Parts: sequence; structure tokens; C-alpha cells
Amino acid sequence: MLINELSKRTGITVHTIRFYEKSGLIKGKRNESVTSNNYYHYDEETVEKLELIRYAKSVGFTIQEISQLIDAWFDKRLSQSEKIKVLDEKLQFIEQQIQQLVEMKEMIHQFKLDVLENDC
Amino acid sequence: MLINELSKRTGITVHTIRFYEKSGLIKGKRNESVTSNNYYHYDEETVEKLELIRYAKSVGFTIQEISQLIDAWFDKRLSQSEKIKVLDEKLQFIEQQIQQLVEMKEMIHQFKLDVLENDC
DNA sequence: TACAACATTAGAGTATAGTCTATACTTTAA
DNA sequence: TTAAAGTATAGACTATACTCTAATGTTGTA
Repeated sequence: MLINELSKRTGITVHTIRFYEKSGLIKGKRNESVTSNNYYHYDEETVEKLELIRYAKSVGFTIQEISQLIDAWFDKRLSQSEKIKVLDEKLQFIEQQIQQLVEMKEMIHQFKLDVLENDC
Repeated sequence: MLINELSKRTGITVHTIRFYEKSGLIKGKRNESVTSNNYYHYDEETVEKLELIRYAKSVGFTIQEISQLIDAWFDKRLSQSEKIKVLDEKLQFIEQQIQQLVEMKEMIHQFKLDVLENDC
């Protein structure tokens, strides 16, 4: 699949996909038997990666953190223990975020009560 | 309290506090009876605001969103219903974030299982 | 009183994460 | 076959959120 189809399937713009590719998050393959162009081709794994990227970004992961996560998922060169280490770190971060969100929620609930009480 | 003390109490640098003040998140008061300087003075409410800012930032709120939140909390000019509207919006955002984090967590758990299974 | 520590303002610089433009070439469909 | 749509690359531009520097003046303490 070419970049345009990838963009349509993921809802991420071509520009942004190219930016992610430059950042090392994804990697297209060139078809060496074709000499007339040097278009990149993408597989289903790239679609999965882009979906992961969108998720991870929306919950506050940086590109660098997502890069680690993708490596822990796909990179054949990392050892099992290295991968588990990264994944556990991310899980810990997520737990922390959830905890802070829960506290934030309670805080705002309290604001609401205050606003309703003070009738301001 | 002057900016240096505020910085020490909140752990936020003087520079960043000034940036937040420029952004309209907090507001120091000048003592008009003192003519030799024009130092800003901050109260306990400002300390609370900075603590809120730190929380909100860490869970992904932008400066603009935090600004709305602070107004919903402190601004006397907003009506009760306007405040409640903002607070409900933020609560909804938080619920969404928690939901996404939970899904993300399950995703990473699955990665972990895959990594352990494939023994790679 | 000297000098370190603190305060203000303006504005420059940095990092992150895109977003857009220009140029030039390729593919596809009417 | 030609015009529209797609592709690649380089690099400029933008927004957000700081972070730092310089210049200048004030306050507190040894």
C-alpha cells in the first residue's frame, strides 16, 4: 500500500506520516524491481503502528516514548528482558497518569460543589 | 509573598511563574503604598492555582484549558451555569483520558504476553 | 557601605510536534 | 494523450510551552 492509502486508512495526513517516518516511528519499503519511481510501500504492521501512535499520543506519550514502545513491540534486536523493561515502565507511567486523573476528577467535583453551594 | 518565595513553595521556577503570569493564569498584586519598587505580591490562592496548574499540565491540559479551569474556579464574573459548563467539559475530558489509558494499558499487557510467549 | 541576592522587563532562544510550500517527477483515468 | 492525482525531498513556517540572557534597579546583610 502507498502512502495515500495508508493516510486514508489511518486518518493521519500524508505530511504527518512522513514526519513520523523521518522520526523513525515507521518505515516503508522500496520495491527494488521498479526503476521508474522510488515510492514507499507500507504493510499492515505500519497501520497497527500508526494506530498505536495515535493512542499513545492522545494519552500524553512523546514521540520518543512511542518510539521505545514500538521498538519493544516490533524490534527483533531487543532482548526479551529489554522489551519487558520498557513495557513495564510504560505501564507504570500509565498507572500514574490514571491516578492523577482520578485525583484531578475529585478536585473538579469539589469545585463543582463549591460553585453550586456558593451560588455565585 | 514575593516571587522567589512563591517559586520555592511550589517548586516552579521564577521564569515559569512569570510565563504563567504573562499567560494570564495567575496575577500578582502591587503594593501601591511602596514607591521605591514595583514588586509583585502573591497570596495563598496563587499557590493553590500553581498546584492546580502542575496537576492539570501533567494530565495533558493545555495552558488555555487550565486558564478556563481557573476562571471557572475563581473568576467572579462568570455565571454559575458558565462555570458548571466548563467544569463538566473538563470532567468529560478526564473520563475520556482515563478510558484511553485503560485501553492503552490492556494493549501493553497484551504486548507483554506476546513478548513472553514468543520468547524473542 | 559594599556586595550578594532578589526583582522587573523585553526579547531572544529552544524543544516538540507538526504543517505547509515549492519543485519535480510518476501514475492513472477520462 | 493530457490533465488530475499521487509521490518524494528539502526546507520554511507555526504553535505551544517554556527557558534563558541582558540590562537595570532594589533590598538585605556582613
